[in-house]
Amino acid sequence: MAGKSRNTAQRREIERIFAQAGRPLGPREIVQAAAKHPTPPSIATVYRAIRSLQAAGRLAAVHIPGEPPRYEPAGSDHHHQFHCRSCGQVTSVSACPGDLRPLLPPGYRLEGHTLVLFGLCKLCARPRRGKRTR
Amino acid sequence: MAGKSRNTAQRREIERIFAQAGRPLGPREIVQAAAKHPTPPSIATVYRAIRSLQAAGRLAAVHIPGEPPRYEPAGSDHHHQFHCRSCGQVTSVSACPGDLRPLLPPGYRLEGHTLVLFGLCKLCARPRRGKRTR
DNA sequence: GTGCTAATGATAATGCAATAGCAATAAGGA
DNA sequence: TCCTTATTGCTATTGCATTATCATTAGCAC
Repeated sequence: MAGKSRNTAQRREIERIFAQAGRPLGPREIVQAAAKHPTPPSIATVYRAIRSLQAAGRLAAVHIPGEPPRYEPAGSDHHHQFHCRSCGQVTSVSACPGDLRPLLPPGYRLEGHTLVLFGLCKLCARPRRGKRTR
Repeated sequence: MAGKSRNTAQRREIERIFAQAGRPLGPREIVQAAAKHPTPPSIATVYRAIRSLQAAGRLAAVHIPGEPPRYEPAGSDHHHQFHCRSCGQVTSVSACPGDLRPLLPPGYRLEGHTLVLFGLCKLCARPRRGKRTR
């Protein structure tokens, strides 16, 4: 039925970028990061790769309030995100507040949670260096 | 310069619905909730009212991953949201895990956080009653 | 190397939330 | 009550992320 998939340079590069990023990336960021590559993928290819990687369970979506989704490799340990309100970049944070079931009223079933911290990242919090715009 | 605003039935109804809801509502939900009112607001009026209420600091946006924003009255105590993955409804949760600064690497400035719990709400978690679709 | 066809690139099309335009309505001060 | 104009309803339009189209390119099995 479904033909076999092919191992292309573009898809390899996209996977490599996700693997090395250490933080969730959006389609645009992938295109930018791959721009120096000899055969950079187009935005359409990036979307296609993200969709198939996500369907294969190898990529997970990361949602930041008011922004289009970013993606990161699936299967990593439970973690959360920090969103810098100055430069907009998202950073992964490995810590977690722990069991949140006590917060819920009785009768509710808790299956998971999403925590987004926001403020200023390390670079943007430094007063003398000026604001960064990545 | 800006003319004075008028106290219309539609805007009164929209504010009343937000005040009584006890949970964040989206524009569509407002239209539905006001449908029985003698002069129900149109979706355009709801968007306009939300925008002006938000600009006046009387309404705050609530972001649930992957969904358009909902809104709730501003000024209430710090709280979070529970998102039922079965019926989609959002419920406010007054509890909070507390100070999250320890989760961040040094150099970062924490200004706030957003916590969304998800799972099954009280109604949807009841096995015998079947799933709800609100 | 050949041939088949999945994958790509460029871009048009789509979906959807949100906004703008405009004629009609109605708030509220004179 | 009259008049000015903010507000509304209807709907077309915008803005933007994502997807589809299709001609071209290039894996990879043979």
